[in-house]
Amino acid sequence: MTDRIDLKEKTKVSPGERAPEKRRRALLDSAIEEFSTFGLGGARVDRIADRAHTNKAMVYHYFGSKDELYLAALRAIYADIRNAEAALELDPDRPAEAISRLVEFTFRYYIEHPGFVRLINTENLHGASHLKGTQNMTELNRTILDQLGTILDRGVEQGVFRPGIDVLDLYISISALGFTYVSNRHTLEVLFGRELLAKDRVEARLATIKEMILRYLRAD
Amino acid sequence: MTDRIDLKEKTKVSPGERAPEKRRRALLDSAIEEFSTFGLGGARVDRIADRAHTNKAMVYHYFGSKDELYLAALRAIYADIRNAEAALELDPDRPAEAISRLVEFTFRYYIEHPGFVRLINTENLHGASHLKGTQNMTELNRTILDQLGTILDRGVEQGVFRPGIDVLDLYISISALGFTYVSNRHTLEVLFGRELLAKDRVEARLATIKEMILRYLRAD
Amino acid sequence: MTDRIDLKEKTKVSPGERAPEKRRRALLDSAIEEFSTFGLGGARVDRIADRAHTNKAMVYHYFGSKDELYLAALRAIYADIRNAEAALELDPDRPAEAISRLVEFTFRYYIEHPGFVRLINTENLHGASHLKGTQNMTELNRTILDQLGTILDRGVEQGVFRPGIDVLDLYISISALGFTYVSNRHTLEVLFGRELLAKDRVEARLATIKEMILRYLRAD
Amino acid sequence: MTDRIDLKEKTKVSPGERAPEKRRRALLDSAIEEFSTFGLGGARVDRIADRAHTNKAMVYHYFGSKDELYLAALRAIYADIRNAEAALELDPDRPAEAISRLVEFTFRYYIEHPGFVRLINTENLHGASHLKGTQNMTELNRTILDQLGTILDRGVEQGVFRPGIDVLDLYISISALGFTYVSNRHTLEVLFGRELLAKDRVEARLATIKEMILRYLRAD
DNA sequence: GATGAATGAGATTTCATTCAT
DNA sequence: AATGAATGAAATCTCATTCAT
Repeated sequence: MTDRIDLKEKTKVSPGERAPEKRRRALLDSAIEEFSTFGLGGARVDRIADRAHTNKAMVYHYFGSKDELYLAALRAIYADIRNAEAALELDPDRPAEAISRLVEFTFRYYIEHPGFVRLINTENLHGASHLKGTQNMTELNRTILDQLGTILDRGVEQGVFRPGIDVLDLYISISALGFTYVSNRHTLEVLFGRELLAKDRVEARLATIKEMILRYLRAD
Repeated sequence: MTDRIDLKEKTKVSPGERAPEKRRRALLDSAIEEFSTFGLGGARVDRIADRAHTNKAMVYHYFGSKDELYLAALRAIYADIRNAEAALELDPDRPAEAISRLVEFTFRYYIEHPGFVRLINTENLHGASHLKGTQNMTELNRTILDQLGTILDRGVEQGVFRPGIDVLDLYISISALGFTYVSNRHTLEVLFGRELLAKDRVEARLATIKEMILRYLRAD
Repeated sequence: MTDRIDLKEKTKVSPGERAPEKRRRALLDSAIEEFSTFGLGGARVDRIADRAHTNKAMVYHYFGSKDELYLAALRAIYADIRNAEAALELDPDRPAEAISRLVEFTFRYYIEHPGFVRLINTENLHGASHLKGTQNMTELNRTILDQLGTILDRGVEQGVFRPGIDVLDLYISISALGFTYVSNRHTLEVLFGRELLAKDRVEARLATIKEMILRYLRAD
Repeated sequence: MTDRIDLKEKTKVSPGERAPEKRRRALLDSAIEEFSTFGLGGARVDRIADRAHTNKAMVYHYFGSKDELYLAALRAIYADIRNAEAALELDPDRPAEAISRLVEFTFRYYIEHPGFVRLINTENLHGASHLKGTQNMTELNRTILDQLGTILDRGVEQGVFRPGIDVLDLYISISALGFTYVSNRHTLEVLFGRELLAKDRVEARLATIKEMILRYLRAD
């Protein structure tokens, strides 16, 4: 009945099994995959249920509606990356290394979480209208900018970075150089005939990004 | 019946008017707008027809199916940007200036053609599956890489650029720094509370991109 | 909405009632009626659903598509006649009587099951393309030929039938003499101005068929 | 756009060519083929036009509507068989031979005009409702019954046929034994796994029909 | 909590018919 | 007479959601 296009799944739970929290997370993972692949309008509640080895009614039981499930998925990916960032302990006293580590973390996160990348694209297609209604977003994201600002300041103090760099603008650049590489990789591969996620290609790209960001910051 | 969400339109053609070529283009423009806003699955054939001041049956008359219309829209945006690039006459004998102009063209094109940006995102959500079946894509896109390669070589000869830069990698960087800025601007605005497309912000971002690319290329 | 042309129905099931098996059969009966009246292309899924006191979506829920429903209807009428034939216990030791009973059963079955007759005509319009894909058809229909063959052999042994009769050819004759009478009765009635299904006419026709078949078989 | 399922055609006329009568006949032949294959509801005006190498508007130009075209096709096949029958000159003074020739003519006509057979089936699916509105049908068909009646009478007079045979009933039998063979051949072939229209099979069938009819008539 | 049946609204697509050229 | 564009109505099919068990 429903085409089973993709069967990736993370949280494993058998049909019939009673495991509310696991089932909820399985549905959420399935939803991230589905929404990030087909967009909000193209996503099918049936496929989300199938991929989580359950049925549609469960989606409504746990999440109320397709839209609420979408919002839950969106919140989940931001929560996930925040948790990952929290584990990063960047040392502002070694600014170049800190930048380098942040760049690497960011790039690898995108590579390893294609659902994150695609769901953000999906939300942007909709003008971020769902995210706009969500509380706490600005505050939660200050942290990373604050960290980055501290690193920049210390770098300027140490004479290794030039002054006058806009923190948000820098963060966008760090993100952009990896994000587009992952996000647009399929069209880029067709247009230019090169596979982009081969292991050595990824490492080369990472080197490029690091060099580009650090050269941009470096005091001459 | 159909919610008329957006009524932007380019090619004007009245209902009932016999103007096959104009009507075809009007449908195409409308389709680009629709698919780039709602994605493939979320797009509504009814809205596409309405926006082109005609009816659904014409979509099928000209394009056969929703999917084929989507593919036609995709081809159209690539044809459009290729035409625009062809008008750029970059002088390889002034390599830094040529790079600067290419960077500027690219960034401004994304800003002025949000449908282009969103449609590419949409296609990437689908793993570029539609584009994969399309002929000529690799050849058509060689041009820009060839141009860029010539510029790089000349820059190295003149001693202004360092050697060893990968052309495609550089092109991806040039694209990425502007693409993500436009593509992700809605979520970025929510997350960081800054409007990104205000006029002065755009100019500042352009300056950043130019500087970042040129510092990356510059021979030390 | 839908014109309710005909409301004959066999299996009764109310809207909303949870009765999967009954509903499935109600849809099947309705489909037999509809397809046999309008042909495959002329049949309307809406009318099929209405006649079964449910809605279109159920057709797709149970059968997947209009075509698959058509095939299910086709299988059903063959299953039905096979079941009816199984109840006939023809005694090969009284060959003339056995033939007579088979002729009578066959003719009356056509008269009482006009949907069977029309659906077979419909399928023949399409070159039996749907039936061709169906398994088991040849085996399932061997039974009747085997029975008939045994009767013929016994008749020859007893000296009442002449030898050399082709079993399938005979079966086709038995079928044809009644089938066309029922199947073509409407045009025949217009062309020749006689009502064919009046009670006494049916009995007279049955007598003709019996006589024709038995005279054909009789040893001189 | 329209699937070109079958391209059989009889009257050849190129697109653009101005040949009203030929074009009319080409459309009629195409219509017979189409209606007899798909039924009235399943027939497509587009396909009818395609098969006649012209476009839909011509159908409306010549025939006014799909329904009128159907009726024209129906009239045409009856006119065609009437013309063919007129050429048969049956000699009532040699009654057995006359019957034999009528049987043979009838059977071969069905074999050679499958569109005739199928269109009659189609019209019967609709309860002959179109034919009912048509004038002259009863009179036109008296001829064949009159001829047959004369032959029977002469046969009885000569002592070769038994008396008391109903003329219409006999005609129906003659028709039925061939009609069903042709009409139902596709399902019969699937059900019983024998090809029915192979040349020798046709001759064998013809022999059966002749024998069955003549034995039925023969005075003992 | 869990399941599959049931539903109505609305989606894509088809098609007979008309119209402008 | 001939053509292809244009149209509206209606067809098939899908899908988010609810309900009975």
